[in-house]
Amino acid sequence: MGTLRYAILGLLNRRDMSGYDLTKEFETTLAEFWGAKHSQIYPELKALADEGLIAYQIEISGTVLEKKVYSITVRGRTALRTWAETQLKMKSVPKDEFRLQLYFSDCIPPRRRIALLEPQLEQHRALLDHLRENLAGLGQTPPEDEAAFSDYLVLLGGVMREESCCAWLERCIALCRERLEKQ
Amino acid sequence: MGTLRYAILGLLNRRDMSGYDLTKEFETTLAEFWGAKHSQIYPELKALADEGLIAYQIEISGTVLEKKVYSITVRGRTALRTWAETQLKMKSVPKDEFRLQLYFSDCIPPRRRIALLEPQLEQHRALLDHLRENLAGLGQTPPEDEAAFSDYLVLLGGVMREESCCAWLERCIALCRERLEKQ
DNA sequence: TTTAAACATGTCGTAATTGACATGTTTAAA
DNA sequence: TTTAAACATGTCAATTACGACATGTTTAAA
Repeated sequence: MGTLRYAILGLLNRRDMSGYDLTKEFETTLAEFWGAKHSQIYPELKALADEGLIAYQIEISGTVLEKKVYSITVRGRTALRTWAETQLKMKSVPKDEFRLQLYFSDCIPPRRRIALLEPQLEQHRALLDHLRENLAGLGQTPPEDEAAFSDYLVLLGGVMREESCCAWLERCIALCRERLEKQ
Repeated sequence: MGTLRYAILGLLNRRDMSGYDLTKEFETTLAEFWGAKHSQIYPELKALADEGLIAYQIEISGTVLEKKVYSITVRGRTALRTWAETQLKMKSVPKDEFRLQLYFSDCIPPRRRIALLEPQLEQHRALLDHLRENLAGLGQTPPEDEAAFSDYLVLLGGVMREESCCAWLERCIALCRERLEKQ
């Protein structure tokens, strides 16, 4: 689908940024639902610039270090809006290696299943805490501002997803323990 | 990571299957958390056989149609168990194009945001119904059998995830409507 | 002043995955 | 008997993505 380009266009639609800045955004703000390494971002920026969807100016940091500051063009904005209004099919495969592992965990001793579940729960709890902090940072009511409101909705989704995931893992652990005690 | 091979080994550990059967499994049972097309499965089967982790026998359907029925070998079982006991890092990026779209939905009119949310909710509700049926099919209490118990845990996770997702989408729609009315 | 972390931009080989191409058989219904 | 759906196995080109390689500057702390 070429989703990466729209992620970049979306970010540049909010503010001008360098490839380095974009990389940071993918590592922090977007990390929750999209990811890209700089090795993927730089070539995509080049392609986008070649197609005229973005443009850049060179800025000098210090005395010599060149920094390319990208901005979205009018054509870029049109492309972004077109994508943003497209009905997306729910991706049927949100690949989840842990669920796959749990699915086949019948081939390991029951105790080890618990040993797999517990660190997963810890990881998801840590993520949940982090997302809750971010959400709290946005205020207690949905923001008025359009961009902040979008952020709020997505963050809310992250919190709810992780709450549900933690609840599931806790339930799994409880069920596994009951089962162990019964036998 | 080469996860596909373990998905195949896991399936063959339950029963002998042809490439075609495996493809069907990926489309049905595993569809919830993993996916693979036949164009990926057939080459992987060849590699797995070359490495001695699986073996196959040729069966004839009808008069001429050759069918390769694969079975897991002792070495395959060892490889599967090793993977099945490995602590997995939570994949930090469960890529979700819809959340990305919603995140950047500040560039479209508020009404269209609702128009994006509603079909998503429909799709997730349909999936939830489907998963609930599957879960009901497994009985009302966690199964005794090891394999069925694993299936149960994963299915439970699918139902909880989709419940949470639907609740989120409903909340988003409600918040968007409130916002529209206020302005 | 040195030195480590952050800033900054790129390329390259490889692996994973998809969709299209390619071909043919068997089964069950019309 | 025809015909459509399901059975059955493969290849190939293109895309997406990652980790490693490669290089150098700037900033702030020790």
